[in-house]
Amino acid sequence: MITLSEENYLKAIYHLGKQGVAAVSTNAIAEKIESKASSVTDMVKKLADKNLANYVKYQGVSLTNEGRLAAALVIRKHRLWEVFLVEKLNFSWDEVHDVAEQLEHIKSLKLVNELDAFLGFPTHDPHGDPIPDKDGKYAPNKSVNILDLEIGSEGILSLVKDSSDVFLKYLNKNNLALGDVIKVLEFEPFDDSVTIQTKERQIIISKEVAKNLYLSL
Amino acid sequence: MITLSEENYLKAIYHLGKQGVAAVSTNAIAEKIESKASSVTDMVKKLADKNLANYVKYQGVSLTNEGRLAAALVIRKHRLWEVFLVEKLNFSWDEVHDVAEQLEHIKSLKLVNELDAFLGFPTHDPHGDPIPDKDGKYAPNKSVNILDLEIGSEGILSLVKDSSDVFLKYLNKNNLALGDVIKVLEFEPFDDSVTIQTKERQIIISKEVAKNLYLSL
DNA sequence: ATTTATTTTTAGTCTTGCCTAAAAAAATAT
DNA sequence: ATATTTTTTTAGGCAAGACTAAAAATAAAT
Repeated sequence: MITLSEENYLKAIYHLGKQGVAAVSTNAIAEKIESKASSVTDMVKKLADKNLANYVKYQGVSLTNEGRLAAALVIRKHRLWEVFLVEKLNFSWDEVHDVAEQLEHIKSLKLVNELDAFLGFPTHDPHGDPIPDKDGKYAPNKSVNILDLEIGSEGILSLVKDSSDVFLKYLNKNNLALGDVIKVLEFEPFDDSVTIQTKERQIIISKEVAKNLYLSL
Repeated sequence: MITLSEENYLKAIYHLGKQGVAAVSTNAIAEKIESKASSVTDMVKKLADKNLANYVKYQGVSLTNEGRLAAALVIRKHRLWEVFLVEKLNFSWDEVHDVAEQLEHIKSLKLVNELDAFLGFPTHDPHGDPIPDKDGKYAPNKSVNILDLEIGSEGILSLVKDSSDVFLKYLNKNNLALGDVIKVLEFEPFDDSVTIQTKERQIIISKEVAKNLYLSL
């Protein structure tokens, strides 16, 4: 049995490991999970004992296949519940995170899979993140970050990487939503801000904002 | 903040207190919750500190208004989730208990109330138990136990008190479901078994079974 | 009204998951 | 190549929630 706390560690390692890093540092995990490195060391040993992680002292952590699957299942549940909350229960995309964070730990394979079917097998959550299937697999994401585009490129806003309510409320305020057509008009070298054309007007977004917006071309 | 464990104690005390008893014994709670009396004593002190329970050493426990409301909210969530699982996710009534037991602890007022609306404000769960409203209130139950009826009385099966999967599977096997018309044909004095007429045939049910079946007349 | 039996509480431990402070290892700088 | 800084681990503790065994209070029985 994987505990709630263990699931949170698996998720953190999974997300950090995503960036093509071989092994994740205990410090990085501690920061992500808002705890202390010493706590991480303890937990990582438990994960290794349970064959969920590979751990060599002073050399970081990686997930085993079993650990990766467990992490993907938690993420699958999180994202399916987010879809449920938005599509069926009138939550807005900036309200779902905390509740999904609780719901992702409910243990019942039947529940996940029936929920998946009930929602019509969605492929992405309300922020554009892909939903892993039963085997933890999902189609590779082909959207590209605004900062990596050329001036004049146009695409559909299909992924926002930051799901915090502050960021999403900023997008709401500026009338930016998933599915919107966006064109890159100008890059400002001074502060790396970007001028974009949205459906109704031009706006200047900061580098910090741009970093979190991805378009499908 | 009420912890998961505290919620389980509140629920147990609420259910035991229902039988018109003034104060519930620590032993009774321990049995219900499958723990030990000493653990109950500890927890009950915490509940009293938090103003959720009244506790006098050696004299049992009762809920405060605040505790009663908290308990009713947990039960409300439990029963709403059961309805969701059966009506929307193809669970049968003998599969919902364990999952609802987890879902009842999810904290989000918006979630409960939106779920309630999404389900069309159901008044009873799949076993016939009433669903408390936001204020913890529900209509008094008027169904009566089979053992308290006269020979010849007829009614609709509207509540099964035991929600364990073994009992519900017994009912499935004998083709007994909520809403069925049932007539009491005979009481056997030797073992208190009851002969009843169901929609398709006569069956003899034991006292233990009869104790859990309630009819609306 | 005592004795006996039962119930309840207290005292002391254990596990999980977290923490701080100190020690050890690794990485970086001189 | 050695000294310094940073990262990581170890050691020791704390809180929550549970347990066992022993003590205290209450209830039942003679």
